[in-house]
Amino acid sequence: MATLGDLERSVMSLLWDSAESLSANDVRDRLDEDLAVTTVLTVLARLEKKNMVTRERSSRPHRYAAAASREEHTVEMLNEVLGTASDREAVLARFIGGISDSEATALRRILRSS
Amino acid sequence: MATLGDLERSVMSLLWDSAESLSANDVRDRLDEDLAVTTVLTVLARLEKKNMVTRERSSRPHRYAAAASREEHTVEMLNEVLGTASDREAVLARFIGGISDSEATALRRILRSS
DNA sequence: CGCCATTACTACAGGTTGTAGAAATCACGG
DNA sequence: CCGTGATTTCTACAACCTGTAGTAATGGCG
Repeated sequence: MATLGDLERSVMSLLWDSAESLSANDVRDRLDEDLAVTTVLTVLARLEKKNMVTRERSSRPHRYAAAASREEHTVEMLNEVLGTASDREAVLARFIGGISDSEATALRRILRSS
Repeated sequence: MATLGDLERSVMSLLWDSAESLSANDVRDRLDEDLAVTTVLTVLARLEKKNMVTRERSSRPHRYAAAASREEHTVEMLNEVLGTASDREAVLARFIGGISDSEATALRRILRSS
């Protein structure tokens, strides 16, 4: 999976948090930093190439949206990190050992129903 | 956490799989690609700077070892990905939903005893 | 058809990674 | 104590990635 830069991550964050697709100008307006629209367009084009965002080319100001939800993306990342590790179970054990009580409780419930 | 390149990852893999610490020449000999020792030394120095490996400067061929086990490192990565996500539980739920039966069984056991 | 908004193309600086030569350093055998 | 081979450090560079944006092209509305 492609690794994102800071600005790319910020843009993804906006897209993830937005209910609707956004134009380049929308994105620029919502960013903290005051950037040129062309900068935002470049970043969006790169994210599109990385299959992180989809673009509506039909409407005139093209509209961009995250290809996957933030949650889906995070899960993909987790699976990528875990990958085909030979010791998946050992890793999971340690990982689970470090989560909070409430999360552990939630996991127990999930595992019970599956 | 620092992101690794392909060669860096290969070197880490060797160090993780090796019981003892390795010299630069050891590493070079175990790599598939036929590289100059200086290349390996450069990579090892970079990994050291990234706190991924430790170096014994006392012995003459310096000896290098992974700073953390592969398992520890993977767990760190998982935690980094999960990070401070606002929806940690939702992500965990989905993630857990995708693991194998045997892994789920192992997790149930782990969660019961914790 | 002309103009303004939008998009595409091009550019560049700074950082990272793979790669390695040249120079410095170290230690052993004579 | 010194040379010589092994080892390490320094320096370099190309290729790529990311942030940043200007300039050129394009599209559609009035």
